[in-house]
Amino acid sequence: MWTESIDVIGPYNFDLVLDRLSNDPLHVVDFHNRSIKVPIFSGTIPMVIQVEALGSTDAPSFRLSGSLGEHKEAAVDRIKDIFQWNLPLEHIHKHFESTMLKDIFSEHRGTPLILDFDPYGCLVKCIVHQQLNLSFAYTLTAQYVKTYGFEMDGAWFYPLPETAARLEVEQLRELQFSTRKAEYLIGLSQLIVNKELDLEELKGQSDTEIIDTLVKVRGIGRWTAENFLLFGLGRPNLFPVADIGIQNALKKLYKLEQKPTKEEMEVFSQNWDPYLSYASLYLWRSIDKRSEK
DNA sequence: AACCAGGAGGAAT
DNA sequence: ATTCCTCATGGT
Repeated sequence: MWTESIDVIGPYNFDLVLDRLSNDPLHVVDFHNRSIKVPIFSGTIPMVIQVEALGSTDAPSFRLSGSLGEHKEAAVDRIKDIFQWNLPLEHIHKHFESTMLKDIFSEHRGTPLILDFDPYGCLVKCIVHQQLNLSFAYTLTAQYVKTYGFEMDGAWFYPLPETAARLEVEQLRELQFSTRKAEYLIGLSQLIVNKELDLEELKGQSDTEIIDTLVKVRGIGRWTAENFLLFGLGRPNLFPVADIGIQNALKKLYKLEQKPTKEEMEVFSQNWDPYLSYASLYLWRSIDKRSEK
């Protein structure tokens, strides 16, 4: 068992992080201890890191603990990346002070972009989430992970591509997947197992290069590719105009009769560049029922 | 009871 | 190149 303490530049509100992450029933969140168990891979080795908040929004610090001492350094780096501890939010807040998102940003001050714990898992989750309401999507994902994934130290890992690639469509139909979702998920996993798609290799490429590559995969459209860049890789400037949640958030913010067209969305978002991912994130937060008072 | 849901692919225009 | 239709099922 090892531990490590890390100071972070504020503002950074970990309680808001836990609030958002707890929407996913797979996340093991402890509000009382202000902690979460984070399942990650160091290479192919799965491990669970406990992340506990110690400080406040303006003086944040964290304590990490894990069991496999030999992989500590890589694990700490990965956790820093997932929780974006090296990206101070202050200047991003300043950027939005003169925009329509000013109030939303001040209400959710210190909300960082948190990466999904694994890029492949991010894609899987996106495919499951396509066109489903959030609560059912989370239920469906959790069913899938708890049936074909594995548990370690109380945290859940998504099924490996090797596992998913061998599944039959019918096995996923039993979990309430549609036939197409099942085909998308199995097909994507087979591409990865056959090394026709290498998600690690994508990390060195530009947003547009990655989108062009991913959109060729059956079951991955622009929305999924953009969400992969945003939550899988933590890229800062994505604005998924096809996203119903963002459309509804804009409708509410601008008091529109109907959801905005994508042309209107492009106009709205001009001032938010080059931090469109944060605009997206805070817009999502603005309509999260669990955080609406 | 309809209509929508943090879409995508394939067919029909 | 756009527009339309279908997919499965839970939530509201």
